[in-house]
Amino acid sequence: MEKETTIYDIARRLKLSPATVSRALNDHPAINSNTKSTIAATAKEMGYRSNTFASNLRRQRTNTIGVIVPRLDSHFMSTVLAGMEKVANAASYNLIISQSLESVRKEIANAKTMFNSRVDGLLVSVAYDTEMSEHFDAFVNKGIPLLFFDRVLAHKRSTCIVIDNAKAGYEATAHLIQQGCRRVMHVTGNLKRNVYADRLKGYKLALLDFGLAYEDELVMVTDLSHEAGLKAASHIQTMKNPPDGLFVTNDFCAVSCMSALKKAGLSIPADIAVVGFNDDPVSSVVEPTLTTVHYPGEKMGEVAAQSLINHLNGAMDIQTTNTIILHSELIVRDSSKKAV
Amino acid sequence: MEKETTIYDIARRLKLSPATVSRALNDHPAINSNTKSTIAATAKEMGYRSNTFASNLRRQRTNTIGVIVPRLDSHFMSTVLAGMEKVANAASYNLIISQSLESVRKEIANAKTMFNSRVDGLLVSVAYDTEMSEHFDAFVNKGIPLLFFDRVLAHKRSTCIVIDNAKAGYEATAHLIQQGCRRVMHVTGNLKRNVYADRLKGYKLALLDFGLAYEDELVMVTDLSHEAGLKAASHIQTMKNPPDGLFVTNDFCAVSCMSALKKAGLSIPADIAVVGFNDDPVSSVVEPTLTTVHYPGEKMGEVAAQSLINHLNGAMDIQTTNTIILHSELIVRDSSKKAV
DNA sequence: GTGAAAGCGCTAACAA
DNA sequence: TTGTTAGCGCTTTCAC
Repeated sequence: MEKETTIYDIARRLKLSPATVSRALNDHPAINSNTKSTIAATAKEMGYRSNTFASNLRRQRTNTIGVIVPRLDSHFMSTVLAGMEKVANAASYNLIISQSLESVRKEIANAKTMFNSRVDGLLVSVAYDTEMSEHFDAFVNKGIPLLFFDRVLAHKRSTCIVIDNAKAGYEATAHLIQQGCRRVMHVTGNLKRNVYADRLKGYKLALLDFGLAYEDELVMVTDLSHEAGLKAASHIQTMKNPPDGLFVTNDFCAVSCMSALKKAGLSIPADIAVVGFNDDPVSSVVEPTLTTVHYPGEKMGEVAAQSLINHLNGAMDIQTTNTIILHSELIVRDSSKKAV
Repeated sequence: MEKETTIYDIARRLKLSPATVSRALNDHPAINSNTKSTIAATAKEMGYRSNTFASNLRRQRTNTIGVIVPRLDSHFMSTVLAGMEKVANAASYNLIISQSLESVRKEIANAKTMFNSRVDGLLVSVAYDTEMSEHFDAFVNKGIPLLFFDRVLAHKRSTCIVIDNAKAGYEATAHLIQQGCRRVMHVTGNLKRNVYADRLKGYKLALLDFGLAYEDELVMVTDLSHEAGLKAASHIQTMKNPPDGLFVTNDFCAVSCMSALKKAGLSIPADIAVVGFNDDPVSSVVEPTLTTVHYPGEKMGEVAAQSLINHLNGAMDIQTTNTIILHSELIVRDSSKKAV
């Protein structure tokens, strides 16, 4: 690797000071525009590239945002990341992305790396089994803004970006009831996660509002995997008093459950109406098409990144905002259209 | 933001020199192990964190890998990234990820950012319309390893990680013919991209081998979007001599085409057998389930990242390897099972 | 086994 | 409008 050109090289060549070169390169208003263009030209000619590390070291700022997510390979998460990347890139921030693979242990390691990488801010959606949040204390203590999105930590004072999961859960359940369902089953995930706990709340509330009894038997806590969907389906078939409505808090799980039920001879929605969650592309492709809750992933990514950047630029105080709730929406498709 | 602890603070507290502290923290063999543990303890107590920028500046290395992809929000790409992240993280490399959103212009900007961020190496899958590669010359000139994956640039001397797209295209087409199809239509993407060009080659070769004539009318170049699928479907219905086999080089596009055809009253696979590409989750969920080519995304990500890292660590010379071909596989499902 | 000192490349306060 | 200067925090050569 040959020697890098520095602003000193340019300065020497042009008989200017390094400071002037630095200013010109950063488009400082006080620099003569002729000087600027000469410098720009020479820089280009000499193959100069700015050294971010020197600059970061000097400015005590990294222009880097850390992102920790449970998994990279879900449709929802990739839309979120796409949104973040768009905003970050436009504001000339870099994104360092890592996945916890749903394990706290890895989440802790990732947080540490982010901390040492001196990210200017951190965007987090926590793992399936994260309970405490000490691994984020270092950020809070140093005044590094921390923003949770989607799967947020309840006892943290930091800003959260979420949808109204309780409302979404309510709407999904109410919709099923309005379609004529009298026994609505709910398949959900780890109730320590706000997203699942809140949806369950909404589910319960809807039952209550419509005068249906809540039964423990009708709530299944699973890991929302493909297998969980199959298990739910076979469980349903063993029930003496099976449900006529099913609200699964994840489209993929709903789909695998649905196909297992269909294979078992049940007709959807006639025998059992189904609602999923997330509006994953599969939901509009399965048969019957799956009623689901549209989750504004890209928007969430954009808002999260933008809020953090605004905070970093002093344009907004994130700490006072505390919670941003995005709009979600029930998308009614064929899997739940019982009534006409 | 309060003052950061530096090795000077630790040195002062312990009445040692910064050099010793630095060495101890980096586990230098020449340092007394007692000194080491004292230093480690004090560092922890004082909330020390190493300053990567100072270190990078000094060592002229960043431990960062840049990744440029067309889009983040496809299933395929997110599995690739997941694979890369896993490997990079294990080797304590950071990933800086950016998306070109299928535009060369943004790809060029991203490459520039990566270059200025001094990534140790770059992993790239090019945009839909990228034609030249000058924006990567800077990397080549500086000896920064550059590795293309999936959508690679033909005229570049750099290493490529791909699947055998021609073979995959051949197999997909041959399979349709073996199922009894006599007129196989092919819906593909921009033929400047190796992936689509190669699959087309395979398609042509299969026709040849099975004694079928190639017809321009049977090849549609599209952007492989949802709309493209619909357009293909309606085009098929206007043909005097419609195809009885359809090979679409993208699952999503195939699925939307398939449902449009179904809606138009065609039966699949009886009237027209369909094969997709990528093995996206939708393909096993649609009805009929979609025959497709399994694309080893995660594996590709792992191999790409690992090759680059090995090269950076001197464990392997990437430049001599040149092309790594991963295994892909035709997954036969219901959409193409004509014969019994 | 430890220390002194120089410098990586940049920016910004201050000066001119 | 431009220059001088002093670090940012770390690593590493050379010395002891």
